[in-house]
Amino acid sequence: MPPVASVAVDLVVFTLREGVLHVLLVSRGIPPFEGRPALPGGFVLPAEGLDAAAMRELVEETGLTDLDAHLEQLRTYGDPGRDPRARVVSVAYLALAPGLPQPVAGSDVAEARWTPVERALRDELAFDHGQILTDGLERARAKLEYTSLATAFCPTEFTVSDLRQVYEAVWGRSLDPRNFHRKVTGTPGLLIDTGHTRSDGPGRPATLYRRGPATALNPPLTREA
Amino acid sequence: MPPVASVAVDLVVFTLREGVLHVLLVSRGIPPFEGRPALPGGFVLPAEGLDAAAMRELVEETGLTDLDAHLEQLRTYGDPGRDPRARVVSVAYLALAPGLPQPVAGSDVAEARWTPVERALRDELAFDHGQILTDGLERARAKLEYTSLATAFCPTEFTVSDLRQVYEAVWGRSLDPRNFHRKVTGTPGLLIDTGHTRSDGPGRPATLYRRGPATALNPPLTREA
DNA sequence: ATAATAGTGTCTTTTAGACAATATCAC
DNA sequence: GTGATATTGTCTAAAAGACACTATTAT
Repeated sequence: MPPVASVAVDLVVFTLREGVLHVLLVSRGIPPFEGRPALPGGFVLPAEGLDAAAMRELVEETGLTDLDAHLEQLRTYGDPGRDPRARVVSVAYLALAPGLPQPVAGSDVAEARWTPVERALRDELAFDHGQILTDGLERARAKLEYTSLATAFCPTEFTVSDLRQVYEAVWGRSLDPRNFHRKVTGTPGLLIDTGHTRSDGPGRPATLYRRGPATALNPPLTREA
Repeated sequence: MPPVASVAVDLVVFTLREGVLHVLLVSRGIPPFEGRPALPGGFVLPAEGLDAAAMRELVEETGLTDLDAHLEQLRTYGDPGRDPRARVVSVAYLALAPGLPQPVAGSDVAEARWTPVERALRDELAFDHGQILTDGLERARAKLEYTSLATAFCPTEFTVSDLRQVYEAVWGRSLDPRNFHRKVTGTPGLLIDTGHTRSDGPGRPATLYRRGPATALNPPLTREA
């Protein structure tokens, strides 16, 4: 008989709030790690696929649907002893969502809250969730370089400036607005001009774009230079 | 009580044999999918970590140790019904190894064999192993672009030409030997000159290199252009 | 000598990055 | 107008890709 384990999904959900990268954390109500912040997650149901379980947890915790958010598998964590109660193998997912007005609107998990990533990294998270968060952040940072993933942080219509602020928040550095504009508008299929503009305070109104079909950035944007 | 599942590891082991990319396959001796080719793998033991289980399977199937081969987690597959017998969640690993003279030297799994990837992709593999192989191949192809991963296919000492043939086999296209040489020898920390040379047939002897500490290729090599 | 492979140098094109200049708004 | 943001254009440096040329071997 093959050995068995419980299988869980844990979610690293990132969003931007006022230009700062936030991650969704819950507070554990029961031991172990009672009262400590943790990533949202839960067990996979017997007849449920992994992606479906992650999507279900995302909806339960944030109210977002798969139409709004990007969701991808991150990595699986299964060290014996990562959960002191039993052998639990956790499949971690990375989710990116546009800024949400309420922390968690009308959910039964009332203690879910958006936390600045900077602070979450310093906190002692439950289980190995600190490692999972670190891995998720690195994945997000890396994929901004060569994919259109940054648009997942934006609502349906957004400006080039919005998109640039995503990069600046996730990478923690500033980018030249002029070169960035030239780069993203020059990538075929990345942005679709809606014809509308948006005016925020002073300054020339910005063109509003929608996500285009392109998923790859080639050549990539680079973070270190 | 949380639901339970069996947890397995499956391995996508790539190597180069006479300039052709091969993957390690075994033949299933029992139903389901009896007689069909499958990726090597097995169940994770109760007190064993996922990486440790993958390493153990790699040693059992190939005789390679972690000193010889590169091993990294690929992705986890857990659709209900992927194994008709029971709920099995499989954590797939990608392994890259230098060319091995014997298919599997002195293993108890005598039916393991190297198969050209081109053919393995056409064969009907057991379970969802066709998808796992496709994902592993794409991961390997992608990581050659921006990491030093190609050196994992090479023995301790190798020439620039050896390294270029890795790229050509994995990407399925030819690269300009002169530009490739300039690129890899110009990347600091990628290659360490051993001082020796190697002469294969006619032509100027090639300098032998060892892997250097650099793991990133920046800027990357590109496959499509 | 000839063929073959290794390695260097040169040229053109593309792109990044710095930054000047222009456009269009709020005030 | 003044200040702010958006967008376009210009210049320079770095790198890719094409490819001539030199170096060193087997035969």
